[in-house]
Amino acid sequence: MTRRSADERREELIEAAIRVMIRDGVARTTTRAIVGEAGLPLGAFHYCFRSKEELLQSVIERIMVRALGPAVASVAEGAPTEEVVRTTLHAYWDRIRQHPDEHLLTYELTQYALRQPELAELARRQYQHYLEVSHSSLETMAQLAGIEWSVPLPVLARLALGVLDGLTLTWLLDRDDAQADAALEEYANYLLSVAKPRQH
Amino acid sequence: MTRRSADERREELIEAAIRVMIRDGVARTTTRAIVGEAGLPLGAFHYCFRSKEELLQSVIERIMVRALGPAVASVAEGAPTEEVVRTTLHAYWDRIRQHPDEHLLTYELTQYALRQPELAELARRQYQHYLEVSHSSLETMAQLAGIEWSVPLPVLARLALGVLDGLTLTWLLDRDDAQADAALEEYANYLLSVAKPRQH
DNA sequence: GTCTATAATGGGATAGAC
DNA sequence: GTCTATCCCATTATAGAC
Repeated sequence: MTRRSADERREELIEAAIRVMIRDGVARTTTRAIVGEAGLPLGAFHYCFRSKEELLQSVIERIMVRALGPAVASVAEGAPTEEVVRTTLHAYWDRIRQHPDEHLLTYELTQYALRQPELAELARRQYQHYLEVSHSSLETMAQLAGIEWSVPLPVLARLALGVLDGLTLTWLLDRDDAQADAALEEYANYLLSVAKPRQH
Repeated sequence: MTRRSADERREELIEAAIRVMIRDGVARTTTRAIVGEAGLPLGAFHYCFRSKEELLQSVIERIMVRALGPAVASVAEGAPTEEVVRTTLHAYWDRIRQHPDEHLLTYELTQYALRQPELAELARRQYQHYLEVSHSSLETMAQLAGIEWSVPLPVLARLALGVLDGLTLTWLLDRDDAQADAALEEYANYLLSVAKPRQH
């Protein structure tokens, strides 16, 4: 029996849509392509989703959450600041390197969402969320290394998000591993330069 | 006489297409919308351009070149490093703030170009060009301030492009001027920290 | 060269049999 | 609930009158 519940079908269609988007781009992700990828008849689409837009909303929510996940690496408390910073940055970068197409899709979906009045707010909230993750990631680093940042956290968090986002975008275009590593290393040096011993 | 040459019509259609893309997004920029914006009949399109794709190529080339322009501000040679750095960064940032929608379109078009096999290479070359501009901008700053950078220029250039690109993208989403300025200011501090007196 | 009318395609959505 | 067949629309592109 290959009978699936409506919820399972929704799930299948969301994942199929993501695969098609990664492979062919958002513009070419038609309802026909999605159901084809999922091995379902075209009619199945519209008793799982009211419209294509409703599916896209689900896709955007899922892919944007997935783009972050556990961003902080496991480092022992009390480790040297240098190790904490480098390990955290490399953990982020490994995720990018392992799923480049998925991250490219993240940018594409952000652009797409901004153009849909009903989805624009979702895109903005997502970047707000990214800022919060950046913020808490820096806090975790400070705690693990037993330091504090000499730059206000909101400013440092925004700069961090910008650096990582920008380096990611450039790397997605030229895939220059050596240069990306070198730039990330230099950013690590900067972070170390604004780490100060904690005040008691 | 409102007679125009074919070249002038091409020009009008390119500019009309850019206006529509800024207003409605790339996906909604149909040939009908473009000729409508230009005040031309639909038929005019296809004796100015072989296809929609050909127009898009022209649009991408133009908008990407326009996104840069004179990136370096006019600063007197021998000015203090701090002034050179801050003036240059503010010149860049003013451009963003004055034409936010155009810059958002730049990101959208980069994504679009990457999905078109014939345009993907154009997108990559453009980021290569951005890296070169970043490189030469840093060189100009060093010369004006009479310093040299203690970080290898290719690394510094990639980091600079990343920072500016990333901060731009975040600001385009949340339009938080104060936070963007603060982050840019902190990046200026970083640049000053890697500026060293020139060796003779 | 210029424009109108129309072709040809592919899309989202739905009707209705099972 | 499930799927087939179909509708209806918007799109790019072209044919052909002027």
